[in-house]
Amino acid sequence: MAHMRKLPDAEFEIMKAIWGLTPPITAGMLTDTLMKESQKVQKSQTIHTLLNRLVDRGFLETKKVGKERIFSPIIEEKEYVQFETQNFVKQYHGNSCLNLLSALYSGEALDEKNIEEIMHWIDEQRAKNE
Amino acid sequence: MAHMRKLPDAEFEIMKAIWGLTPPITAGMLTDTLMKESQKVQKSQTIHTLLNRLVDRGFLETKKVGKERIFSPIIEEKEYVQFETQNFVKQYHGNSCLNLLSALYSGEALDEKNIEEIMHWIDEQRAKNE
DNA sequence: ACACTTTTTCTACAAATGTAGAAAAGCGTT
DNA sequence: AACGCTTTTCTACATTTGTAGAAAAAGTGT
Repeated sequence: MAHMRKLPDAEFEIMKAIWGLTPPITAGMLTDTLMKESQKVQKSQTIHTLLNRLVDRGFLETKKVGKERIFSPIIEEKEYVQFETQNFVKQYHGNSCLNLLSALYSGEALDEKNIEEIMHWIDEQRAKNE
Repeated sequence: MAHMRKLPDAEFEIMKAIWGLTPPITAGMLTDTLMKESQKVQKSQTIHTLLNRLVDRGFLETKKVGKERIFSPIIEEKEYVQFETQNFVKQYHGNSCLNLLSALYSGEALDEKNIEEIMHWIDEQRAKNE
């Protein structure tokens, strides 16, 4: 992917739904999923428009099978979310992890469970660093 | 602030510059700062448009002093960045801090310095917790 | 072959965003 | 008062985004 660009929210919603489904994925499946998951009821034409834009943008591949279209992701969730996250932390926190964390939990303390999780993660990081 | 909305990137750039300057802040100062800091050379009219939009949006206050306008932030950096960060982590990481961290450093390990920072922060959190 | 249904494609349009030309207004000089 | 310079205001416009009507295309049952 030469130039990945931030997805507009509506397109990102579609991608999230796609990443959550198992192929082969049709527009119909997406319509159903989106109707349920996110209330924002959308007209099926809207979803098609978004899907087409995602194809143009290089996020999806599509091929026609009979009456229907099958979509599959070219960009994987992990890849995209990582891209956006790194972007975000650079833009909003000058790449400082500490900065990020304190904005996230400013004021309120984390509960023990969360702390455990993070500690565990840090141990793993440490391990890599041996 | 009833309904804070995400700022478009161009407006956020302006806000960042404003937050970094000491009042009283004029459009001229901003133009200079932006010319230097972020290369993206902008025409002064562009900056004015953005400033006006920020006033409309309730992020800035302005009053005229002689020929010039003085701007001052209504929303503070900390407040806004916190808002956006919490938003982001919800939208992209289902509110999971762990998820966030692993996207951020996926693959590469953190260096010791970073780990120290985080550990220290966690200790603080722990302290708050009882 | 025809009517009916589902799915897709084409077209449109308002709102938001990024950018800036042109015109006006406010001062300092002469 | 007239001129020039700086800063502001007004106006405009191309793109991008969100949303969807209307029309076309492709199956299905009869």
